[in-house]
Amino acid sequence: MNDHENDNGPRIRAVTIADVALRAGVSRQTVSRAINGRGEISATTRERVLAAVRELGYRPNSIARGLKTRRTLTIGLVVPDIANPFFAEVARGGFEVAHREGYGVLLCNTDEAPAQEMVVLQMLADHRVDGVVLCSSRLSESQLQSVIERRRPLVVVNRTPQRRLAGLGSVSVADSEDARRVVHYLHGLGHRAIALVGGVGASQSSRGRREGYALGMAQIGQPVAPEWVVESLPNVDAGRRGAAALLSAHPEITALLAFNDLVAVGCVQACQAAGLQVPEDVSVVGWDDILFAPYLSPPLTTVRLPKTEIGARAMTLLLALIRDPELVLDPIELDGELIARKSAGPAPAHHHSA
Amino acid sequence: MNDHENDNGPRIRAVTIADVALRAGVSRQTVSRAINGRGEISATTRERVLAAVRELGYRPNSIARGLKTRRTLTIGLVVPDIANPFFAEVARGGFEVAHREGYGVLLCNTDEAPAQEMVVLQMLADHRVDGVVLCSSRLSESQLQSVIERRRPLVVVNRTPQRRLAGLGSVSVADSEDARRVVHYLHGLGHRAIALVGGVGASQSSRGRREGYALGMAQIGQPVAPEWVVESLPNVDAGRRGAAALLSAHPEITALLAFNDLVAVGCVQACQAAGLQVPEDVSVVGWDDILFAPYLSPPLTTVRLPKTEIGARAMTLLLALIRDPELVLDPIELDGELIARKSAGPAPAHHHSA
DNA sequence: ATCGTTCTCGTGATCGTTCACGGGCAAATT
DNA sequence: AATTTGCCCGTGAACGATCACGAGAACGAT
Repeated sequence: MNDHENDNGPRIRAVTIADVALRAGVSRQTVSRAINGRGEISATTRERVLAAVRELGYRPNSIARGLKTRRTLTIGLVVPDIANPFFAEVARGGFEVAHREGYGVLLCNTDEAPAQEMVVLQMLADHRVDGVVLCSSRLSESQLQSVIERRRPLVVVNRTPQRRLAGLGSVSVADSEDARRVVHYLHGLGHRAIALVGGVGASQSSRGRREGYALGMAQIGQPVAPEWVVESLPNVDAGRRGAAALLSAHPEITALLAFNDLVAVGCVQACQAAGLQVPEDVSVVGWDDILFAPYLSPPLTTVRLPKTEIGARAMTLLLALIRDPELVLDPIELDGELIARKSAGPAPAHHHSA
Repeated sequence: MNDHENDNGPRIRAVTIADVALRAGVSRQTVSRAINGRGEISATTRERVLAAVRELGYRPNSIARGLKTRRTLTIGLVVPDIANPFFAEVARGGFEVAHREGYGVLLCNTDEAPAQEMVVLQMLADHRVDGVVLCSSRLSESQLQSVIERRRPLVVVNRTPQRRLAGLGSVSVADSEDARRVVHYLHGLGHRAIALVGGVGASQSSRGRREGYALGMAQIGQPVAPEWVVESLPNVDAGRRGAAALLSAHPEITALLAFNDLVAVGCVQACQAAGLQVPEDVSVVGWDDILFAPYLSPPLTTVRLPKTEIGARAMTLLLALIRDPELVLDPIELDGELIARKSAGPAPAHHHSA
């Protein structure tokens, strides 16, 4: 009625549950019941309360609510680099599920640094998030263990935990198996000298793909040469440097397996800088199938990962854990799919017979 | 000392400020003073309190703190689509500044939908964020006005507000001027029939670039033909469709100005599908200079926007507004920079004389 | 010896909500 | 008629911190 708009007033006190109670002629608790649907309340008073809520434009103070309920309707999402298209898609999948269920998402970048990762995890704990999705953690086993032992709902992505544990979920991709399949695919194209521009050792995806690569090489009867494997940060520049070193030291190489599509772009660049055509002289296979993979030059042959699904599944698991922290979940492993485009082709003939 | 780990205990009560007070032999308030450095306290007791804090591993409960101080150390960041590399970079710039200052960032996706935008803004208000960075809002003028009138610290990106206002900041790019310059650049390459695959009308960037396009065309003495302008959502598919329609209806076109690099990729595809070479037959210029622009086929000529700087500047403004909500800030406008690569070249000769 | 300052610290109230408990009332039961 | 049952609803006390206020101690000045 007389809600005079005191625009220059020093402090516009927000409307609280007590104001609603006063207006509806009931107690605070009754208002709480009407809002949260917990406890008994008659239909008539509930309607009267909700009318008062509407009239006053009341919105529950989630801070006060959180203090009592110990839940913030907020979850933490930690990624190494949001500018990496892979993680951007994962995040998008996570957002969708979280928002649909009424949760907000605190997103944190670690810049690939374990120390920064610990810092943001502490920040998230301080913010009292209800749970955390931790993507591609670069933490050491013992550090990760200490995080897990905090006993709060946690889902790790691209990092399978040592053992199943209450309150802990995991979503990962079949890194090893996918890598093995790619090796066989290249073998089918006539390649023998297949090198790996892998990721950093701290990344479990990197270790998994390296393992599958080694397995595949063994299966096609190719000696596993450690000098055909280099480590690379997950970006274009590092990929270019890694591939350049590889190609100059080992001209016999006809195919490059890159840790992800960014690294693959670097590999293509290194080839062109060395006067080699892709895929005529050297084949390149990437990982992730980021949005731009089809539009690159040449269009990238790559292992497609279900990026938004990874994020959505992880978030779904986390919400289940928040509802029941004693839940013991099976780890989820998703498959990649080889998308054959133009960056990988038949091995050059003069190498073929080697 | 005797911190027995009660792993199976039903509830591990967190250590509170009262526990610290008890241990240090002081009152709660004194502990508060030691932690926050507010109010007088002797060096010796402060040290004693901090020792107790360390021993107990005490971490202030930010929920309880927020209830009293009305600050959450959380800010909201709203973007149309985090999978768009432009916004991913902007977000990264924002994170860096926010985290450095101890703030968490609630990231929200709107999927380009104004309704969803209102929903997430309400969610952020419910979460009692200290301020909001709103990127490329698709809200109508009146909707945006109602958001601004909530009188909470707000910084809009890519959307200059009607008038300067206390508690309101803005960061944008010189859309119109940049577009005008691109038209002149293409004119210098001999192009006359320059078309625009612009963005959606709800986007102010889109309107600004269209304005600069029209201005530039007028300046080079070219009649501004409305049929040379189409609207496109900011993704590859929409860009392809828009350009295809344009090229089939107006074969005289020799240059396409795309709303952003995603749309530009679509334009290139449409050209190739129509049997036209880029840049020999048709030149394409994009916007943003996303990470992949140099690696596309052909490497994209585009207007580079200072993406992380935009995010960082916006966040810096917001933090200033949070410190002093009565601040009246000058809008910030940043310049783009034309990066000439290979997707734009001289106009074809037979069109040149037209 | 008394007073006033300055420095240090503690007490109670407060933020806005939910939880545990108990009281009242009507209908149904003995 | 007295008692039980089940449904509503309200009262006080958390939750964990900070703020306003005031009290006590130490100190020098008068």
